[in-house]
Amino acid sequence: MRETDFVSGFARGLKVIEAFGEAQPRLSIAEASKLTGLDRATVRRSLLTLSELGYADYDGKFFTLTPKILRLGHAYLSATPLPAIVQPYLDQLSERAGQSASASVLDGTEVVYVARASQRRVMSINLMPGSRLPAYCASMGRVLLAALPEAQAREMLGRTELKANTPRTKTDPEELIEELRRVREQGYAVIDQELELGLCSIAVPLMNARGQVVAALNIGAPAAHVAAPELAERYLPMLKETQVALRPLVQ
Amino acid sequence: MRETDFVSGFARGLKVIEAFGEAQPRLSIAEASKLTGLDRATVRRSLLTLSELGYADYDGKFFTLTPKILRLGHAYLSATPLPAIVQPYLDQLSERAGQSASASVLDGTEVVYVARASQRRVMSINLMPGSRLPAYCASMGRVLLAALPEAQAREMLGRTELKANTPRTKTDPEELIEELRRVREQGYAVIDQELELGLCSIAVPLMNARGQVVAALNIGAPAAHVAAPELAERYLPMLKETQVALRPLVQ
DNA sequence: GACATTTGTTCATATATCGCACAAAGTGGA
DNA sequence: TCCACTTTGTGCGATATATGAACAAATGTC
Repeated sequence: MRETDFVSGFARGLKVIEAFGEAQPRLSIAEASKLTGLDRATVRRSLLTLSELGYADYDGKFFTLTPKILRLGHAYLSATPLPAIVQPYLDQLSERAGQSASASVLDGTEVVYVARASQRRVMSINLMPGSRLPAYCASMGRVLLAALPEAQAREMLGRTELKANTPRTKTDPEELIEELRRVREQGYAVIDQELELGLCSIAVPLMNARGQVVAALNIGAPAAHVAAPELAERYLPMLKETQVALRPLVQ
Repeated sequence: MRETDFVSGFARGLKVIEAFGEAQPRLSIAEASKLTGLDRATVRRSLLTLSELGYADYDGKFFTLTPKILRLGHAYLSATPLPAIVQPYLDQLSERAGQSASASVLDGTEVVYVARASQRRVMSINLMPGSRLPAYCASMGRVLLAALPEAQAREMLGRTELKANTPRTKTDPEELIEELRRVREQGYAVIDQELELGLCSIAVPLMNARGQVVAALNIGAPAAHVAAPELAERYLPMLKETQVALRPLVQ
């Protein structure tokens, strides 16, 4: 791509949108400038543009995003066939298992939920399409990382802050690489309370007809209800069935 | 705002993202140009920028959005306190009612779901945060339109394509305005299979301490399970309770 | 296979944006 | 109240981008 085929004003604006987040629901011009590393004048123009277009509100001091911004993500969710294709299968899985079932894809070092059928909320965090979890300690993340060439998986882990969310979280890169090998071999990943105490899950890769891994499917359950070692026994057969059924339907 | 405080390259890029959608999951440069009304050269630059930043994939002919684009909507969902505040109340509502409960806000002529606790899927469409429905034929839409000054509500209806999704859909603007008056007076809205046959719902406005309507709450149920006239009797008390409990917590 | 049409790319140039420097307006503490 | 500090607004030259036309490539049609 040539230098002149890049619209830096657009790129800067997207960076400004991403500056908003849990810790930053309202941003002043100076704050947004600090977070993005962009010039104040530039950030100001981007924010005023967002405000003018109705993507943000401005009270003269702080900017906040409006729900109109959801149109951007909605463009993806409704444009991508994957969520619509897997949804009925997730509903069925969730129904049969009596637990939540989800599908996700990898975006950098994070897992992004693209579809979900929830039975009841068992996690303190509320997952929905667009939600993100660190890949290294999520069952779908393990499956998706295992599908990458090892060098690339290693590079992803290198870019991740491997923090121990619970006493059971695996944070040693070598141990994780070893775990990814095991996941690749056995074709599924089990997480035992590595993300949150009391929560276990099992995931399988979702492959297309050419054998490429395009997403991951999982079932999550409260540890009190199903102990981690039982997960495979109870849910792996139905996950495998779904995996096979979806194989000719994706991509 | 001055002319030069508007970054048109950014605005054009956002328009390009929104061009993607259910009917347009993959766009060529020419198609995107037609949909947006922008020059082919401009659209090409925007798309190449998205691709360069990882928000889109390019196979040399078609562009598709990547899940990275969900970061933009996620910036809103995690930045806005409303979804996090109402979620536990929706969970509780859903549990008590044995039905799905949702919260939404108005964006133009559409209702945008910002949080949801689903019991089981009763609609053919799958609703999730970011999902949109036309306001005129949804219970939360009625409640939110009723909260606007009548002139503004009339203007919204004027901008909406009032189509009859089912034989029961109200499509006459005057009849709708009349219905909005009734909703305003009684403090809730009931929809009887106007959006989809077999689906009923009841909604109440969610107000902040100053009495401003900031969102709507609803409970949806299969018509086979709960007839529309019973909705108010069965669910209005718990919706009102939730409305009162949330009032001091929002905004 | 030749023609017409659509699509993608390049280019020159008119136009708009960027980032800097400075001015103005708030903020908070002594 | 004043001063120091932070934040926001603005004018301007340098730089980057949009435009529309021209060309090239691909596609569809007869």
